Amino acid sequence: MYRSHNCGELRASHSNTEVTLSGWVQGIRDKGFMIYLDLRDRYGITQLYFDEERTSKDLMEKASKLGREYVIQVKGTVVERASKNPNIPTGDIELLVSELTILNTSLVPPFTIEDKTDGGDDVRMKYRYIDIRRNPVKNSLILRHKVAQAVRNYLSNEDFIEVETPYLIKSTPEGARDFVVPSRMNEGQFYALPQSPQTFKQLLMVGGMDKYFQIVKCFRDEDLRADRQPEFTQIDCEMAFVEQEDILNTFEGLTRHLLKEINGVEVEKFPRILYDDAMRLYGNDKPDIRFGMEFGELNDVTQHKDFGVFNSAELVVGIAVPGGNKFTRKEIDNLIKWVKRPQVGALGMIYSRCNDDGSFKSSVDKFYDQEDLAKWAEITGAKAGDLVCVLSGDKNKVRAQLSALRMELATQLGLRKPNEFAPLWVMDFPLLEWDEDTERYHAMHHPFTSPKPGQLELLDTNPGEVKANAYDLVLNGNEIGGGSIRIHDKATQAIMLKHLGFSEEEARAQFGFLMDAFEYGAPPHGGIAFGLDRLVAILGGQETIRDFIAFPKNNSGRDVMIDAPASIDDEQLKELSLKLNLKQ
RNA sequence: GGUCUGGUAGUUCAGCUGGUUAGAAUGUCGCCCUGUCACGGCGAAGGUCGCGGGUUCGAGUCCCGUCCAGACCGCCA
Repeated sequence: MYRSHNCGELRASHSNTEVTLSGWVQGIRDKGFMIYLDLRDRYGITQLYFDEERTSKDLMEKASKLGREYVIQVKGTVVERASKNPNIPTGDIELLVSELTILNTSLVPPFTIEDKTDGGDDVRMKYRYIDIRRNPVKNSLILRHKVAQAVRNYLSNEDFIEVETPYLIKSTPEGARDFVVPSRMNEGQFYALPQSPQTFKQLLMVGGMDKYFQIVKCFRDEDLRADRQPEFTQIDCEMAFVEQEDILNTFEGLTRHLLKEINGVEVEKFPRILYDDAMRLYGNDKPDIRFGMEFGELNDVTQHKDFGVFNSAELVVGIAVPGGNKFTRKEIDNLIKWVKRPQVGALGMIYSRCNDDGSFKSSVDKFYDQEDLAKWAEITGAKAGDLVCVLSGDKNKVRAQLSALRMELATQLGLRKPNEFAPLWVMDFPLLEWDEDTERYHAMHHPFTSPKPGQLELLDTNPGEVKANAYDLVLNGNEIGGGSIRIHDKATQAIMLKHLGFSEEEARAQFGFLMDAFEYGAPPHGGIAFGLDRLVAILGGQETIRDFIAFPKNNSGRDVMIDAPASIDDEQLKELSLKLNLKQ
């Protein structure tokens, strides 16, 4: 028996009992006559105590030679401390050690195992197994477990069945790049790893599985971000015999349950906003609504004067920055510099200060009088003490730019509070999106999304205007879930694929199995998928998902711990009938 | 594919307009310390300044290239 108790559970009530503990040496305070040692495991820290009066000379010697992160087992007596530590749960007691076994030694770790470690991301990733011993990472993984557990409980109680779907599937042309796996037994052919179990869950609906969910790995070979990994986990869900409203209600229920269970937060009915309105008011299809700062469109009150920049713009749009009038000239210049960065791409920024006495001072006073500026303030909702920031240009671009500025300002002003939760449904996404590169439309959500009733005809005349039965769940400015009502009849699916540029043969080759299934009694169905990594991170008050994944990849998709990806040897290539054709 | 920021001791960082022997904190090691818990005190060791080239009497510092890391844009149905 390695332990009778863990390192987080002993209390004063255990005094004078003999116990055995095992764990890692967190730190040693060697005072010469006595030695204090913090023993750590997943559950906490217990102080071990050795002193010259009661501890044998050999044992003192042995204890003083221990190093950080040694794995040890100790036997001893629980005693109440002479000086207690109110900061830790086990602070009332310590263990007077009588036996010490070194289970394993350790090199000096490259960074400290503390909540605020001195280690940078690089080292921490390389020694992830050490990093996991730290509270923030450990607790993030525990939080993830709790969320997954709560999801399984909630959905199981709602009669959902968790079904596994295959990882070795077929590559499809739509969507993200696939990770591809060569098949040894089928020379020259490849599996692809699923970007999501989309078609399989639809086939489960045809199979009568009615309510399905799965917590499942998905794979996309695209460039990474702080909130994007090449392999990530979805809570994938699908229901048959449902309309959009049924799905929204079911998964609003799930999300509300999680917020309550995990964060103790009660949320009102989730607001809903149309995609077009989200773009107009926030310039963004995943608006953070924890703070106001809604867009005010200013064309009508800016294009009547001689200011050419505004007059030639498709859209002039501004936001009110709360308390922004306190910004110095230099701070505003920095904002202007910020929006001109290539990543944002604005050509400039016009501003108007809203003074406390009700007057305005703008960077374009030459062109606009107080009356004009008062209208800007009114339309953007600016009050005395605020700052109105105005961008202009091409509608889509300027919205994206102002949205970036809005988020940056909110971050700077501390308006994005991690313990505040503002969920939001964004509805009625466009069905199709124009792709500049390939010069054709592609599905904004995916090719199986159904158009709004009665809009099928619009596909021929004005495809960009067709709206879909598609919805996203947004939490604090992050898309945490998205789904749609699917097409469930062969004819409509064929029309969709035709508009996406598939010939009949291509459609047959790629999606024949689905079209076939639709001919054998496919029920109306729809669903949603949540990004578990992102969801957990946000519930944990973070926007970087890496700490919520036990073994994440870095920015370039590398696992720096195991050093993957890596070359394989010629023998393996030969077996797979593969030949490399490397650049340069 | 692009933009920006960074790479100096085990670790986190400082190092100005180029100028003696590249510093601090922390960690490590040694000695001391009878109630510590971020223990304390004294001392010591620890550096190809990412790599390659260039400018210069002289480069951690300036220039060019390159590699690596992070954030973002493109991309991510």
